[in-house]
Amino acid sequence: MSTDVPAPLENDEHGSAKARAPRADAQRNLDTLLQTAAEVFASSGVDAPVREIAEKAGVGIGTLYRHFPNRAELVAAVFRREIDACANAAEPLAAAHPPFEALSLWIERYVGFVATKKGLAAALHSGDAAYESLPPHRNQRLIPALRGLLDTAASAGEIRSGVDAYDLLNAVGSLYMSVRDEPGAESARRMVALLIDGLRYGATGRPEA
Amino acid sequence: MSTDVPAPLENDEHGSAKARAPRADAQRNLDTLLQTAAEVFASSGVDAPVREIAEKAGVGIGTLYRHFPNRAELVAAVFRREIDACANAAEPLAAAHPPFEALSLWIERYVGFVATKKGLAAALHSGDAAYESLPPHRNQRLIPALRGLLDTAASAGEIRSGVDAYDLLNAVGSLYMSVRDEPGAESARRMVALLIDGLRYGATGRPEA
DNA sequence: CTATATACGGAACGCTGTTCCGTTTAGCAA
DNA sequence: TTGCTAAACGGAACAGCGTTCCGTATATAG
Repeated sequence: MSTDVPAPLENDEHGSAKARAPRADAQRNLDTLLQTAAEVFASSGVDAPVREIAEKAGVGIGTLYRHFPNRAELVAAVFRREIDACANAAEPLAAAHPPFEALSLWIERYVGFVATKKGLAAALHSGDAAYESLPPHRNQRLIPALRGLLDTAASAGEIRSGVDAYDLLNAVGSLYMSVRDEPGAESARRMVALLIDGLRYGATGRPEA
Repeated sequence: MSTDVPAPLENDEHGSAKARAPRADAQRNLDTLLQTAAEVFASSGVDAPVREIAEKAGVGIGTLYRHFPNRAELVAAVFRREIDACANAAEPLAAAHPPFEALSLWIERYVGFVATKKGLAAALHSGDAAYESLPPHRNQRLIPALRGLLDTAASAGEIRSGVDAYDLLNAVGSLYMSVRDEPGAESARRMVALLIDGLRYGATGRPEA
């Protein structure tokens, strides 16, 4: 144990901060791990063993643990990434479809995200510190995305105005959260459809004055 | 592996059914296990290791597993027992206190049961077959108990009538379910108090005609 | 091309739930 | 009281988990 550090020169590339450039294979492995983990979680649930993920990603467990300090962090990273992907899907949809259709398609997309996350609710309530950042992150990314779609559709007169994005997001999420069996999923699907139809009730039918 | 059974005489004590009398030590160990498990679950959560329970109960793990085929069955058995204890607490309370006070004390008792069950919600959503019988059992035992207290208090004019026992039970349960930190518990406590006060609003103030 | 910080792989550890089987014992009959 | 036996016990052993550790391999700067 040396008492002094070997003069780390305290800066790097463009002379500002502290981080080195990441090695190319490391970045590639990180991407592969995130993608593989997402697939495994979707098919086997978030309780899938880390060894299975490492194996399917074609890396050793040591590699997995260098990128994520523990399995909870890996799960959280996957969720964050999927939240981002879902949020980012709003803009292209808005550009390619009429307002209500874009809104409808995005909610479908969001349902697709929530429904495949078996064990998400349990994970959130587990008290693990790694999951604490997820609800804020969800709110920060998803609510503005949904609000934009709602506003656009309302301005076009295709849905009523005054619907709160946070409420709608939570409602749809709750309907699908902790759905385990097929009849439950069918019931949830019907309820979400009802919710969306409800948005159209009381719409003006024409662009706002 | 013998092909024929050794003539089990097909009946027992009072000549009716099929079960033998259980050995005394077996019964004693079963009781000890249930009680110890309840204490351990209350202090460490339902994820406590089975070895810890067996050790604190002063038995081997083999003994634990003879009485319960797996840990989920043990957890379910503890919950069933506590549900029964909670239901059975209603009658003595009704006999020893005025109607509204009895109702209030029982709800406090119920809260004490729900609040200490960290991980119960997650367990119920886990999809394990051992837990499937718990919600029906809760409904069958707790709803009549609460309904009796509500009816008595309503008849005495101490609370309004027409409050559904199932609704109230679920409301109180939801408020405390998945409460992990102290501020959450305080908030839940206040909300339950509000609920109980709400029962008194619109009461006649005198026994029904 | 060489040197080295960086990243990799997987054996190994400690902790789970669960199984298995040799040993002990409660309860009955003589 | 003393055997006898089915019933119950105890805990070593196994498989699978998350996580740690460290010798080995390699991407990349100079």
